[in-house]
Amino acid sequence: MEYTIGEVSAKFHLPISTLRYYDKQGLLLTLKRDRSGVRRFSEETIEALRLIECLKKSGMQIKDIKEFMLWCQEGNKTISKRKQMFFRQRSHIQNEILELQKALQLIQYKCWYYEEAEKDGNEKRVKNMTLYEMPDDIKKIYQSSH
Amino acid sequence: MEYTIGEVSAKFHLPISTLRYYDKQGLLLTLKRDRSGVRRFSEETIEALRLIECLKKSGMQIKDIKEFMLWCQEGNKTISKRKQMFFRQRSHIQNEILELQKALQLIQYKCWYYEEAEKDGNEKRVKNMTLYEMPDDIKKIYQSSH
DNA sequence: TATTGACCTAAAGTTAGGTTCATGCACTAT
DNA sequence: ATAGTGCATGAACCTAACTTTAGGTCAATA
Repeated sequence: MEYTIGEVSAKFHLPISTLRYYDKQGLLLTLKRDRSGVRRFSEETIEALRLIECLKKSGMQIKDIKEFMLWCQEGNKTISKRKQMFFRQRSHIQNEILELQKALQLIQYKCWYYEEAEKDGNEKRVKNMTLYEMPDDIKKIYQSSH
Repeated sequence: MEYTIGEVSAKFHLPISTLRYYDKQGLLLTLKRDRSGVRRFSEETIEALRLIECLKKSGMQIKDIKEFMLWCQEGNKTISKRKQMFFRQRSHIQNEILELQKALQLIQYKCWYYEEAEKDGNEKRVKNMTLYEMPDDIKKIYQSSH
C-alpha cells in the first residue's frame, strides 16, 4: 500500500507543508518518488513517521531525529548508538512525566481554590497569604530552589 | 525577606536575562524597585515566579500567563475566568501526560529491541518488518491516524 | 481544449521565547 | 581615585520548527 502526501497528511493530521519540511530535513530517507517527482509514501515511510511523531513528543529535535534516521540506514554498526539514544530518551520522557505531575498538583490545588472562591464570590485570603497563594506542602513539591 | 535578581536567578536556576524578560513581558506585576531602579523580589513575587514556572511547564504561553497575572490584580470579578483557565490547563496537562505515556511505550519497546539487537550483534528483522519496525500492539497504541 | 486539483520547488516570512550587546550607574574594596 | 561587581536599559540578534508565497508541472475531467 502506498500513499500520496495528501493522504498521509489526512492520516496523521499533519499539514502537507510539514511533511515536505520533514523530507527536506532528511527525516524520510526511505521516501520514494514516481517518474514525475511526486512523493509516494510506503508502509516503511509511514512507520518512520510514527516513530518521528513519538520522538518529537519525547522532546527530541529534528536534527537528532535526522541523525537517528541516518544510523538506521547504516546497519548493524550503529546499533549501540541507537540503543543509547533510546535509553537517554526514555530517561528524558520519564523525567518529563514526573515534572508534569508536579505541575499538575499545583494546578489541581488552584482548581479547588478557585472553585471555593467562586462559591463564596470572593477570595478570602488567609492572613500573610500572598496574591499567588499556595499551601506549603504544594510549595515543597513544586520547588524551583534547591 | 527580599531578594535581588541575582539571588532569584540562583534560587530558580533561571538566567537573569530571563527574569528581566518576564518582567518586561508583564508577568511580574508585583515586582518593586529601590530608589535607584534596582529590582527587589518580595515573597509575593517569588510565589508568582513559582506559579509562572508551573504554568509554563503545563504548556501555557507567556501572553496567556500575562493575562492571568492581570486578572489577579483585578480582584474578585475575575475569579470565574481564572477558575476556567485552571480547569482548561488541568485538562491540557492531563492529556499531555497521557500522550507522553503513549510515547514512552514505544520508546520502551525500542529499548528492549535494541538491547536484544546489541546482544546478538545485529537486528534479525522478522520477515515483512520494516526498517523502523514496531509490533502491532504498540502501533495500535501509538496511532496518529484515526 | 481548457480548466481544475493535487502535486512540485526555492526562498522568504513567521513566531515564541529567549540571549547578547553596548553602554551606563551605584556601591565597595584597594 | 580607581577598579571591580552587580545592577540597569533598549535594541539587535538568535534558533527551532514550521508556514507562506510565487511560480510551475501534470493528469483527469467538463
